Amino acid sequence: MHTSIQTLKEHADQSVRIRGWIAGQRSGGKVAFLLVRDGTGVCQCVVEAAQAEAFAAAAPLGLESSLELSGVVRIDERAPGGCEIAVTEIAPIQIAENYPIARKAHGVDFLLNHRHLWLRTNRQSLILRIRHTLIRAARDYFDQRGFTLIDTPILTPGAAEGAGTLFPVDYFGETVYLAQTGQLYLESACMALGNVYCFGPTFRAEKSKTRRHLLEFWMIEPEIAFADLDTLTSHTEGLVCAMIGAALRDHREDLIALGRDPAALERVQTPFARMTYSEAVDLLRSDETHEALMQGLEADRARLESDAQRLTALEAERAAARKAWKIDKLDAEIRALRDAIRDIETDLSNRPAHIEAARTFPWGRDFGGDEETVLAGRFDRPLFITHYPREAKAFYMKTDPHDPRVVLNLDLLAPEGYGEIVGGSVREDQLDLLQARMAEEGMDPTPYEWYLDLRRYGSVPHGGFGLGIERTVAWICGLKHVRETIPFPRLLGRMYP
RNA sequence: UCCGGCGUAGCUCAAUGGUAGAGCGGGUGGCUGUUAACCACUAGGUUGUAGGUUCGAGUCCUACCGCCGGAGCCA
Repeated sequence: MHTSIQTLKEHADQSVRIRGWIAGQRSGGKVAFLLVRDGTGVCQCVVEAAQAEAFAAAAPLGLESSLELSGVVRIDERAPGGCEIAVTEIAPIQIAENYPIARKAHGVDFLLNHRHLWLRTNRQSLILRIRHTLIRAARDYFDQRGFTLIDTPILTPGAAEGAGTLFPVDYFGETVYLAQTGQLYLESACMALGNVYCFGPTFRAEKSKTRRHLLEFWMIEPEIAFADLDTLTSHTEGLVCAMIGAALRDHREDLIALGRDPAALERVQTPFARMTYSEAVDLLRSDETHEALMQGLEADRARLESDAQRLTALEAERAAARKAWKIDKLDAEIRALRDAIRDIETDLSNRPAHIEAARTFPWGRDFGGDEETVLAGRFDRPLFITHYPREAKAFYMKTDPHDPRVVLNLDLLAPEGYGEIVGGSVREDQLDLLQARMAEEGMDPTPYEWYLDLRRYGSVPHGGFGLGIERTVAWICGLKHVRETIPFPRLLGRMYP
């Protein structure tokens, strides 16, 4: 019978047996401290020299050695977490030597090359647990509302709908592609089963290297029968709020440990901000946005100033420091701060061009990252932008009957610069209009006959959207980069491990 | 594909064009309560690769390779 570290406090003064991995160790001449991690938590285990066998067994245990140990739980405020195990017996399972990841700062390249071990750190396991909770919350949201899970194919035929670049795969001499969405198949299922959703990996072959990009990411996509745009926005709001609610309910302490202020998430309430593309363009060009951007410029200058002061303070602390490792640590902080300052400086030097670009943004162009950041920055909750120009969007989106220049679509921009986390639309449900749109895009209808059948036999208004899991996890956890939100990120030029 | 930054010990980083170093980690010894323990000793290098300039290159120049950030594109 083994006790999980999470529940140790319930066993005060009792004898327990745990198993796990060494997460840290220190030893004195007559006492050794082992930090043991078992996946549920970390516990300090104290081995005294009086326990001769255990003391000898503890000596060769390097970082990440696996072991079982027995001992008595005791409450002691000197222990991290307020409770520890006084060890009576140690049974090593495997003794690890020269574990590569030390208890110190590492570079991104090194960590990604050791992703299989990096997962063992507290921070990475926290993020993956939150990811799990968010995925469960998303699935619960749809399951509880009568949606049926439909698994759509990953291998798909033919060149797709113009949007995005696909990964080609050799299919016995024929070229097929990894799916970039389950949507078209999901629409078929929607006409059969009513409300459905799919959840799976999706692949984009864009040669893009930014903090919001993965070549392989996970997307949850509902398809809703008889839906109009308002149905889609209200389900998007419901879904996002359900995910945030689960994070706040189950992971409040974890979010704080990650440096995420829960208050920023608590502000996310329905209704979200909402405007049309045209209104967004007007807002982008407006004097008030200009004012806000100029104020942002001032705020960033002030931030630069305070960072510079903090840098001076750190440098003074460094000059006074004695311990070599402390100097090292301060050096690292100083470097990080200098990087941050340089980021702000380049950002500031680019800002006038962005401000000017916002003023003169032409109607019809799709928003880039800069515009999204400017627009989303005007709100402290997510922002819907609807009714994009037809030319900027995919063929299957329904043209607005009241304004043929635009389509009935929605994008949801997360606050704080995390970008687009949801994209969706009402689908074109009329056969002739859909065929006209495909012709407009120069598409060959032959491979899409099955899709057109959906409009021939009992077509109904419907629509759906896709929510990108990794960007949502990054936003909710307050992470700088999506690479930490998935166990093994697939990035441009990185396929190991 | 384009723009910018960076490649020095296992890791994180120093080193006016002039003898390649520190901390962490590893090894050895010491210490009864450590919180990234501490103290002493010790091993560890073709400075990304190939050219060039120079009496002399980790440092300057050129090309290539790799990584990071950004743009385009996207969830």
